[in-house]
Formats: sequence, structure tokens, C-alpha cells
Amino acid sequence: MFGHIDYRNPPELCPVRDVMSVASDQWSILILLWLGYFSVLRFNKLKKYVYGISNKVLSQRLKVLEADGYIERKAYPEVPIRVEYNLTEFGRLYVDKLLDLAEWMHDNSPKVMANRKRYGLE
Amino acid sequence: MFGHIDYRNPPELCPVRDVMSVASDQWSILILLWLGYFSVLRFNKLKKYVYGISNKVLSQRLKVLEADGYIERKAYPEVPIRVEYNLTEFGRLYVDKLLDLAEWMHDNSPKVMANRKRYGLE
DNA sequence: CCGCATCCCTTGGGATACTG
DNA sequence: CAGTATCCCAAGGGATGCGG
Repeated sequence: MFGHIDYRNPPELCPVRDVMSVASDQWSILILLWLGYFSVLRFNKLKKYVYGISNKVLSQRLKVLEADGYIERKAYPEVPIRVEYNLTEFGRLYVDKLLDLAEWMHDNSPKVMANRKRYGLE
Repeated sequence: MFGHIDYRNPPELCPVRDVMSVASDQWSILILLWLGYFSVLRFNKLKKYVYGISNKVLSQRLKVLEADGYIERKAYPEVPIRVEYNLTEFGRLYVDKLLDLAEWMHDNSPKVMANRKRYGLE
């Protein structure tokens, strides 16, 4: 344990592992970052920005992120229907952390790449 | 793009996505956190703490983390062989960020869980 | 003890077509 | 337009046994 967190448990018994598995999922991170950048995005815009994501995965991730309280979904009953996604206040807090992390990775990716090369992988 | 990072690219063209895919992998995170906590760990200890990980995945993640420069592997040619893993200086920097994130998730997991319940999932 | 090699299996996820 | 439903595939990952 680190202070009070015990990762030495399966996800069912460790909320942190559980929460983390959603929040640090690759696709979810990208979704959150783009929502942070644009504030509001519709399904197909999101799909365009989160390059390579499929319909299925996008809608699945959006549902989970909504359930966990990171994002908000608003549907306007027009024809054709219009749906908008945006961060909640909670989600915004998390995105700030993600941005910090992303910035760090950007700054250090050259180092990582150099390491890989030297190591012989890739 | 956020400043200068363009996530709107496949991982091959976006180093950040690439680096992130290693660094924010679920198993890798747990490995790094435990190494941060104990400073030095041997293979089987690691396997014990990173609950649920298999031989195969553990050794694969260790190799990648080493290649990317987060950890260091030292093999002592005894019989039977002894191998120790520890963070590099670079890895330590990253773990500090992870710890911050983990702390945040710990603090907020009740909120997330409550959200989920209210949402009806799970 | 470390960790590779094997085998097998599950399941995440891609592509596409379709509907409210 | 926003998603669901379907089908299908590749690959990640678990368990185990062996070898250095």
C-alpha cells in the first residue's frame, strides 16, 4: 500500500484500479482531451478527431465516461437528432491532469524514442 | 492540436499517443507504482504485488518499460540467477506523476462509484 | 529463480449495414 | 445524425511446462 491505497488487490476490491481502468484507457483519454479542447463536440466530430476509433468503441466509451461522471450527454430531439457531449466539472478536473501528463509525454517522447532505438527494439 | 501536440493522428505519427500507450497501460502503471514504492524488486516479488498478472505479460511489460527507459534490469549471474528491477531517474519522474494521479483517483473513486450507481450501470 | 515457448481461448474491437 | 446490431477476426493474455 501507498499510504492507504492497496493495489495488491484485484480491481473488484481496489476502487482505484477500477476507476483507473476507465480513466486511463487509451481511447477514453483521447476523447477527454478533445472534449477539453473543444468544450462541446458532437458524435461524428468526436469520431473525426479521435483518429481511428470505431463507432462501436466510441459509443461504448462515451457511455462509460458518462456513467462515471466525466462527461455529459445532451440530446436535442430535432430531426435528425443532435447530440452534444461536454465535460462535467469533475471531468474538467481530470482533463487538467491529463493535459499535464500529455505535456510531459510530449516533452519526453524524444528521450523515449532514443531509448528504444538504443535498446534495439523497433 | 493542443499547443503543438496533434493527437489527430495515428499512433505511428503521434509520438505522444505512442509513448502514452506504453506508459498508461494498466499493468505497466501497477508495475511502476510498486517499483516506486519498493525501489528494488525481483521478478517474483513483482508478480506477487502486481496482483493477477501472468508470467508472460509481466516479462513482456518489463521488457518494454526497460526499452523505453523507465526501468533498469540487473541480472546477477548466481545460481539460481537473481534479477533486480528498479526505476531509472526518468522512471522516477514519471512515477511521481502516476502517484499524483493515483492519489486523485483514490480521493475521487467514491464519487465515481456513486455516479455509476446513480446511472444504473453495474 | 527468471522468464521463454507453447497452446489455447476469450474477447475487444473493426467494418458494415441498418434504424429511430 | 447518432447510435445499435451483426458478424468476424486478430491478438492479447492466461496456464503450464521446460530450460538456462
